[in-house]
Amino acid sequence: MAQTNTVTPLFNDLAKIEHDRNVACHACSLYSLCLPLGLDNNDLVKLDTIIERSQNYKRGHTLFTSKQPFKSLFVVRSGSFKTTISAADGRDQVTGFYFPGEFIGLDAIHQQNYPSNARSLESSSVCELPFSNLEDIGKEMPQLQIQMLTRLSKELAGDKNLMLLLGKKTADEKLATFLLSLSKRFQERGFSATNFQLSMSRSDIANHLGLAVETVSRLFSRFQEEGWIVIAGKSLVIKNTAKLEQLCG
Amino acid sequence: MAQTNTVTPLFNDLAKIEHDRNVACHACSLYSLCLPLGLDNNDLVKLDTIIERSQNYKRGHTLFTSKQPFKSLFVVRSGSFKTTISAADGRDQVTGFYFPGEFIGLDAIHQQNYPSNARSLESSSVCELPFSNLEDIGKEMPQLQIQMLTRLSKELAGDKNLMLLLGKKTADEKLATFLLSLSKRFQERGFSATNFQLSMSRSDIANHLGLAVETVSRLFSRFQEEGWIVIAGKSLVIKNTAKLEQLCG
DNA sequence: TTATTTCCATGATCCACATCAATTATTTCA
DNA sequence: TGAAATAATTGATGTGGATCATGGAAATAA
Repeated sequence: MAQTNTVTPLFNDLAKIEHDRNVACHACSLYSLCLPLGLDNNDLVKLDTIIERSQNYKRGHTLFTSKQPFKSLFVVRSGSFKTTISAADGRDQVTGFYFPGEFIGLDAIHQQNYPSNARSLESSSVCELPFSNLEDIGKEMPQLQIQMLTRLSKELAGDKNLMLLLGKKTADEKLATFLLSLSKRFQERGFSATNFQLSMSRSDIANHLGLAVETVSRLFSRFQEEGWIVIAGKSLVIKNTAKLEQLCG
Repeated sequence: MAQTNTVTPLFNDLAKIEHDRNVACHACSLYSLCLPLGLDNNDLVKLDTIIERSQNYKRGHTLFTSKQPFKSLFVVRSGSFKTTISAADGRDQVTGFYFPGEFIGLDAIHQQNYPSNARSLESSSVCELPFSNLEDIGKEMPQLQIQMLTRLSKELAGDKNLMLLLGKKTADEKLATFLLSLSKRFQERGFSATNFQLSMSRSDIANHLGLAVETVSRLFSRFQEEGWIVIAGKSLVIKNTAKLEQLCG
């Protein structure tokens, strides 16, 4: 295995995207997926000045928890994150997984403290947008405001679909829907739609889909037996997209 | 029962709020709950010019369906609405109930067509905000933009809580949470937190909570036996708020 | 390297809630 | 006003996925 570093990796891995800590928005590979899309050059420069680019976080790094005061929005730059909310008795629900170019913290804008928790699933980095600064420059950049509304609206629509999934779908349908959602998002980011790494644990997936870990594990095994996927640890290959689509309901 | 019309009604009923079709925002009883909150007088007048106030719709009126092009946002003026999304196979999920002062259609902003369906649950009316107009005047009214972001963020946070409910809570906890959410929203609107009308059917409630109608029916019966509520048809009295709060988890 | 912990897979059992079925209210509308 | 349609309740039965239990595989630490 002496060539490991030189061969094309078999699986996409978002953590492997290397970002220069100081790369400006206009030079960022995520530009077309990210907030600045559609801003003119002047505005882009202005936006750049308020963005704080993080160092590389390790797996398990906490971006914020529900106790902390709301200060910033975050955009994933590399790696991936999960968000959770907690019930009073400690149970919690994984409310979302976030990939490069996606916003974290949008549900906090209307109040003092973050309502959820966010932590990295692998080696990751973010762009931090202090909200008060964003508000300020937004006043002179209607296009930015529209972008923000669009982002929020998109997440809202996604959450409504998750409600459909949680409320109405069977275990099979849930997993199929989840895998295709990941597939689509990898593809949007220029990666393979069929070969990728699952950065989240089985238990995160189970929790997110309203299932038990054991059920998710059995589903993976069965999907593989049926020849729809090949799963080995965190590496996933989708073999039969059409079948999964049909399963979504 | 000759006095029916003259006695104080036993239960709140949002459809009974009568609104003059032409009442401007600054004179509207919903002012403090609604979008215009925080706008200065100039801006308020400008906002007023783009609002189209609807006639009174009957129960079951369709505001929009998922096939229609996105044109407007709506704010409930009187009565109540439900929104649903449909899976490919026809199953659908009630994604929300909307009361006076609440926005409908926020999940549509990012795309061409509404992703959901909205229909009235009783005699209702709305304020219609054509989105392109809203965008235009928003450019000169940063405060309005902030309000919009706040609204979206609030709905987002609510939906995350619904995900927790759908994914993690038991049937008892689901119903308790739902009833308290209604209670709180009635109270915010100046009505009794303990006596109100359920404008939605048992089957809408069941669907929204990811339960079967029969389960909801049995839960209502049991909650009543336990002395926590009194339920008669659509009329609900909450007798033991503390117990319900404890049940939420 | 080994020890320790966490994660994952798979079988056996169980239960909360769905489904099916029948009856009674309530609403709708001719 | 009464007939038909629809919604709600209640009971009997069934089941999808949870829970419990165990052993093996990876990851992490020492």
